[in-house]
Amino acid sequence: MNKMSKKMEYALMALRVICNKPAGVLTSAKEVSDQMHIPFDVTARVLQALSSRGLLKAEYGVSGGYALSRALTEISVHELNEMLEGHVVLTKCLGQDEPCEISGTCNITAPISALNNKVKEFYKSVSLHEVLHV
Amino acid sequence: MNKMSKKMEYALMALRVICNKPAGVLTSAKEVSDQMHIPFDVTARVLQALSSRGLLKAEYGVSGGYALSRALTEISVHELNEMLEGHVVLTKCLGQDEPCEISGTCNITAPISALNNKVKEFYKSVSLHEVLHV
DNA sequence: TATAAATACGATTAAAAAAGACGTATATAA
DNA sequence: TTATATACGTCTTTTTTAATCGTATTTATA
Repeated sequence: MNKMSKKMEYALMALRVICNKPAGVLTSAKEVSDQMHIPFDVTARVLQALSSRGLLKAEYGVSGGYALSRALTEISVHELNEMLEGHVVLTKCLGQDEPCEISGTCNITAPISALNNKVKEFYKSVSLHEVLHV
Repeated sequence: MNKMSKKMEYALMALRVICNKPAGVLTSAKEVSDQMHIPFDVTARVLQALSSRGLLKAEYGVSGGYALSRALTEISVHELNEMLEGHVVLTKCLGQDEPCEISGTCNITAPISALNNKVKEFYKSVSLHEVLHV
């Protein structure tokens, strides 16, 4: 329970690099991977994902890169997480359409669902601005 | 980020079976694995762990089994998690004594540590009684 | 207009973690 | 004495995560 993915770590690193620059100045994936000593490929994938989800805007070509397109005060940890990992749930069964094999006898369906909501609300309550500006 | 282990699921199932019985009545690992349709071996390991950590008391031999030895109102999700998985942290680096390879250039050391504390406090604030009695 | 440096993304491989299975020892009620 | 429990070390399998490879596209600039 409760472990952050590398993608999430890399995203936070990249966002910190990006948001420490003057507005409008671009940051490339290579810049991030070099400065942070993390793999270029994975860094690039993460930034692409954040770009496709609208958190960053990308510019192609030489001297291209990424910049923020939304305010970090308005993005929650939960939202960032879903940008990188898709629908995030506490257990596998919560993410599936069909009930799991033991759903007939499962005695924690309701508890798990309620806890899942609590956790989600918690992560929704924490903004990236709050996380990155400690 | 944020996925519950099977051990945790099985523990919650077992606790619900156990706490639905009159105080003092024992529940065996086999009973739980049969009723819940979950693997016996893993169930047994989970119950052994909870027993060794003092949440359950075990009785050996025929007609042996487990019973609660602490009130669920006083155990948090965080505590149960640590009983099953050991020290629980958001990132690998937080759990190690030596700093990781990139700690010299890492720009999210403080943010990750602060977020980790928040998450821990959250999970400490949710009791097993609250979870299992929705 | 050719080139170098950037984003974009599908597919594959490698590594790590989680889950499960097996074997054996010990305790105890009947 | 036997059947049914807990206890626990080791191993294998499965699943998930992380990383890599290859190729296409865009664009500033020399």
